[in-house]
Amino acid sequence: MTRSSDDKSVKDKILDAAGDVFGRMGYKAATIREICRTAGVNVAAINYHFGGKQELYRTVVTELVSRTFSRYPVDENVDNRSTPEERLRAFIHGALQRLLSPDGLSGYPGKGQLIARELADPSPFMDDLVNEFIRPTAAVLSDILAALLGPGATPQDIMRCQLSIIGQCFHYAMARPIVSRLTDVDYANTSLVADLADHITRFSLAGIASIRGCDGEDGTAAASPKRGQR
Amino acid sequence: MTRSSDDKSVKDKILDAAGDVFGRMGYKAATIREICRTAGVNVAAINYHFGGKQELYRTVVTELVSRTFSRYPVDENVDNRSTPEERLRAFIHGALQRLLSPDGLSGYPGKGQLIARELADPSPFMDDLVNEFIRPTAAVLSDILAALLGPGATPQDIMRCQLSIIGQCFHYAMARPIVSRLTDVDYANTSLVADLADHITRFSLAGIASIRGCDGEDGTAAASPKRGQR
DNA sequence: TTCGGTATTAAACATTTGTTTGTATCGTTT
DNA sequence: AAACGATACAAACAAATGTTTAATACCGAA
Repeated sequence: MTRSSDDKSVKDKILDAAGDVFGRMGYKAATIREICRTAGVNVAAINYHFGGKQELYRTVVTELVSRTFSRYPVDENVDNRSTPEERLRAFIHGALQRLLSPDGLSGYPGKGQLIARELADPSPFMDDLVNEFIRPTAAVLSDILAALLGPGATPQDIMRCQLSIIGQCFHYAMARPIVSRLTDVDYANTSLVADLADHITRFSLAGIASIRGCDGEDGTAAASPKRGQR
Repeated sequence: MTRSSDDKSVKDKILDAAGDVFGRMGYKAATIREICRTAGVNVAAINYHFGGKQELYRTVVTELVSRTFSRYPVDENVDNRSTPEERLRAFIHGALQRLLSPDGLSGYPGKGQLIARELADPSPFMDDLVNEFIRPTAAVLSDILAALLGPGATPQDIMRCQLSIIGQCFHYAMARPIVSRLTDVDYANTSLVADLADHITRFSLAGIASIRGCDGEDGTAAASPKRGQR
């Protein structure tokens, strides 16, 4: 809205501007003067309200992740009677929403890069966020995959399928600048998330079935977890 | 052949140290004083030999990418009579070698992060590297996928499968710090690349077959596990 | 040796950066 | 109205950073 500089508290104005500037420039290259100029506040305001640049950055990232996960919870649209296939689709859809939605981790222009940078080069406090948000999320996917892969699957099979799926989802968010140069993915398309969720789900379900079938498919019906041709 | 820092030219010592420091800290946070201290040379040496911090960085990244692609060429182990399946496997194996091998983009500790950072937040000169190295590589994969998906595939199908495959490969390199916290992937394992190439190839071939087997229009249909693999 | 260009160095320079300081302003309470 | 605490601001500060400078060391060629 146009009167954003009047009806918001200084703290919120700083947080908005910081999300934008940190996202576009990265932690080190972003200067508090640029943030304050964007927010229309005095340079001293950051130290007054947040205690310093570092704390401001931590607040921005933490709030962004926290808000995104509360807006798109991991267990949304999933109940216990859902099939593993349905649960996988819901998981992938949720992950893409968190990563790509304008009110998710890719909110402002550049905010997607903020998270991409954190994944490639985590700040010290990322350990907390990993434990609070990412680890439980990974556990959910792990459960779904255990169901899909069946009892013969090794932990390594589960882990690799996990990374195959997460990798597909993250790729759109993390390598966005490069992807944009190579293909004509329209990140602004509102149905992108749903379309991608469909594609990744279909692609991955077949991939999972292939991994599952790779142990005992070649002749012997016994589901002994013997290593396939690795 | 002493390993001492005397038998290398100052220029090479700077390049080595810069790859290390840039990789660990990122462009902005890395200081030329730190690089020069690591290399054991004077601070003015960088400006004398390279013209400035920016040019040094460009040289480091360009040489790293260039050397990696010449060590692991995209068309290695591929001849025209190979099946698309074999060519896909060779492509994936090559991509993983470039991304994960110690003499590839993940050479020094932190050099993987250097490339990960460039993908998330490219420097201006990345356009040149994209055109010279990444675009041709993507074209090769695109050809393979066109063959695997058959004549009925839309460009969008090809693009999405492309991103699904590249995403799996990149994920190990880009999100390495986070992956390491979540799972026990042993990045030092020498057979990691071959094992991963097997997994991703199997996973993706099934995924491609599934996309091929489904009707042309993707639509917004929910996860109907089109079992048409084959 | 002397010469001439290259390479290396210590010191200095001009900015930029995060942070601090002292003061002014506003709203509420006494 | 006076007092007070919270907030906002301009200015100043100290540390750092990339770059430049001027002097010196090196080394093969005449």
